[in-house]
Amino acid sequence: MKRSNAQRLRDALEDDIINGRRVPGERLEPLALCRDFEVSRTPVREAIHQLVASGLVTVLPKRGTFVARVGLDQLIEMFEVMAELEGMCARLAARRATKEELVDLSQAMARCEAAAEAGDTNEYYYENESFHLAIYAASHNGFLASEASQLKQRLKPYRRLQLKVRHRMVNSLAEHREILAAIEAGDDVAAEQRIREHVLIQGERFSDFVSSVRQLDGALTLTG
Amino acid sequence: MKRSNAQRLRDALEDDIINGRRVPGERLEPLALCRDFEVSRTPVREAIHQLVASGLVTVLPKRGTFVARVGLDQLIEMFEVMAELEGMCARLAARRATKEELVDLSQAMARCEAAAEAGDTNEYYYENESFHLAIYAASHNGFLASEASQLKQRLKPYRRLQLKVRHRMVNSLAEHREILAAIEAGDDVAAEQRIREHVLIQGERFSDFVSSVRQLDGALTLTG
DNA sequence: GGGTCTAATGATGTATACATCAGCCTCGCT
DNA sequence: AGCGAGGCTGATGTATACATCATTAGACCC
Repeated sequence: MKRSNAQRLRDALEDDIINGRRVPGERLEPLALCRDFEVSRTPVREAIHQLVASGLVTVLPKRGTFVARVGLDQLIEMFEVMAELEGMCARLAARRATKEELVDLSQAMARCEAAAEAGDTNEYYYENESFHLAIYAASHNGFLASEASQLKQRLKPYRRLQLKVRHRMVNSLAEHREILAAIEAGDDVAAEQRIREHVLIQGERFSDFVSSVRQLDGALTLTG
Repeated sequence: MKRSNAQRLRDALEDDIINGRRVPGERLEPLALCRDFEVSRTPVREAIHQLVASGLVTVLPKRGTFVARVGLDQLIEMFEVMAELEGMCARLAARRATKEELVDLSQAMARCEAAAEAGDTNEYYYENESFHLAIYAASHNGFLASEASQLKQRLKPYRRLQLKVRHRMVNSLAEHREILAAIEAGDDVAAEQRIREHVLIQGERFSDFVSSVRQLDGALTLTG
């Protein structure tokens, strides 16, 4: 299927934002996008609307459009919900996962371990992602999986900063092991509890995190 | 603030869908909408895109656009998630609600009782809504509240059928009382448990519900 | 010198024309 | 009569022109 310009534009911008090539607070110039992608305002407009809908972009009426910059309070709220959704995924996965899905999970786990051993942060980031996605899939609730993925996407621009924290990768890995063990044991309560803590640890050590965001905010204030 | 045509159109369609004036599976004719609202294709297109994003409308490429018709399996999945989100709201509300919010809750509760006593299904439906919204608000998590509201909206076309079930209103009211009591007592575990059951009861008595949906599906097959 | 009104600018929403694409129907061939 | 190719039709995406509105900046008045 052929993708429309609006779709390509949306994907490109989304990717830029998620991967930090465009940082929260940055201004998006519709005119510049028209030039760069060699399209008219219509598809640009469309793409931006979609990004607004998914929460990655904010538009201040008559002031301009910007990469969404969520306040710390809202960020905390979002992590709270993320923890709940992931908890639900893990709980259901512990009850419903098939043998095949358990294999997928332990393979994803193994890839995480390999990346951690190699000290490859980016690779770990990627494999960590697929471990979590495997849990979503094992919940046997497609709607939940898609909601969780969407929220995860939305949090990505901020989550990315976290793995840089010292020892986070090693600790994360250990947490993964416990989560996997609980799911394999069919212990839904433990699985939910552990993944919830796994997600919230970021929140509990928010002091580190906050300072990163503040820094980011500071840098942007100069730019914008 | 002045609302754009696209917004008005979106709201009108959303309202139609949510309140059953347009039923799932019904075809939406862009041309007809242009005529009825006396606008060009542009705002219609925009409104439809927004509705697709919110899940109320589906478009089959090159085949037409229709009021979203979610399968029973997906419906069950959505209720599962709804129960989780509402459970989280109640849990947080039990821990965080202010005195004012507790007053709001018991007032909403009183209005529900009045409506139930009067046997006014529509009124009860409306007040039931505001009771749940009050719980969302009391969670002190704006993001969660908005996600929960959004999902509730999306389920409305189907939920509406349920209150018609015999005695559902009376039972619902009793459940509300227990939920409110748990929140007032600050018992987060009980509050979560009770509201979750409250939401899922609809799922557990799905045999009644399913038949309604099947009926609806049947009627639509004739039309579309 | 400061406040306010106004005009310019740019953002936004809308209409319309056009291009392209896919489904579907019809016609023709076998 | 069945099957297939091609054209017709409507759906979709895009470009462009235009209207409108708010913000901003500048000028004028007090």
